[in-house]
Amino acid sequence: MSLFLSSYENRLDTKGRISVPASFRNAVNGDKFAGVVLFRSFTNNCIEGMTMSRMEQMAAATDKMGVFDSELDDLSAMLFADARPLNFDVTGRVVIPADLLAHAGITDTAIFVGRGNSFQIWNPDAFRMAQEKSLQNLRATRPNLKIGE
Amino acid sequence: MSLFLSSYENRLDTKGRISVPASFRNAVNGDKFAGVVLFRSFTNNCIEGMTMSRMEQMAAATDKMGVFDSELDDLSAMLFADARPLNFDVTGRVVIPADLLAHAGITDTAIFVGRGNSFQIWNPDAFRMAQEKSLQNLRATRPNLKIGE
DNA sequence: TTCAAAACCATAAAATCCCATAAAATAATT
DNA sequence: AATTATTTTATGGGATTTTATGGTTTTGAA
Repeated sequence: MSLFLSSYENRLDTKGRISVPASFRNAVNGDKFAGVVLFRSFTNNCIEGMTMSRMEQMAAATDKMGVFDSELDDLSAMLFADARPLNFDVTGRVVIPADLLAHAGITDTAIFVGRGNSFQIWNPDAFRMAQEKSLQNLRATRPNLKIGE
Repeated sequence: MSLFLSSYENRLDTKGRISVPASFRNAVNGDKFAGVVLFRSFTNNCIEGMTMSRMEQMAAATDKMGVFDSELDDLSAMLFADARPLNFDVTGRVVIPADLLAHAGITDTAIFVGRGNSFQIWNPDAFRMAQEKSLQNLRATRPNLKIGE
């Protein structure tokens, strides 16, 4: 599987359809499931996305950690119960369920953000603010990480 | 993979295309992705470049460290969201996205600078100034490091 | 029958491919 | 060594394809 890289801002149409970026569709290409799996992020106000194969990897990983770990129980409850498999239509669009959109504060435009082996979907403005914060965090912990001067 | 060495100054055409130096294309040769991955440098006003394989190494590294490392989270947020995979065309050119060009202050010419396992792309003048400054820093911190004459 | 979801069709803008040429670098020949 | 021939590069522009996005029709479940 190739990586999810870069960021793409796309629009939702009146029916709630949105194009998954061509490059992301390409990263999914060859996967057992011709679509993506989405669920609400528990760390940010955004949507997490990945391939079905990657989802299965996570299932395998949680398995290894034991069945009676209560913390893990919360995690997998959230993860698997919330996960929505969404097929691409012919032109590569999906309809993101309303509760996911609400969680991310997305109305008419959304930005798909590459995360390597997974990706996220954000409200564009919220994403830009979060990125700025990430950069500040990095600079705080690594003061020599500066641009320009 | 062979190393990215030396520097080459090339021009952008009206469509924003620029030839990746033949020697750099050669360094990429054999990689799974026939192109390069570019992103804005955190530390300088320039563009960083590397192979897709190297990018995948970084993805593998972030995987190992677990999903809930916040500092790593910030870093990979910046890295993967900003990374642009760019295919070579038949003659070995790429189109560098406008925001990367803006970050590096590149308009009509750019200089590709070898960095071993990676490379950078600079505005030629900015690069020469940065080089000069590096030299001065070296002289200041290590006065007995004589160059030339 | 109704209404939402899925399949189908259309289009403008953007990205990519393809061909051509001149400059530079390399190899071959005298 | 000097000159010529050949290959490789960098660069330019037109043609083609892909992509994002909108609308319409069909299907199918309730």
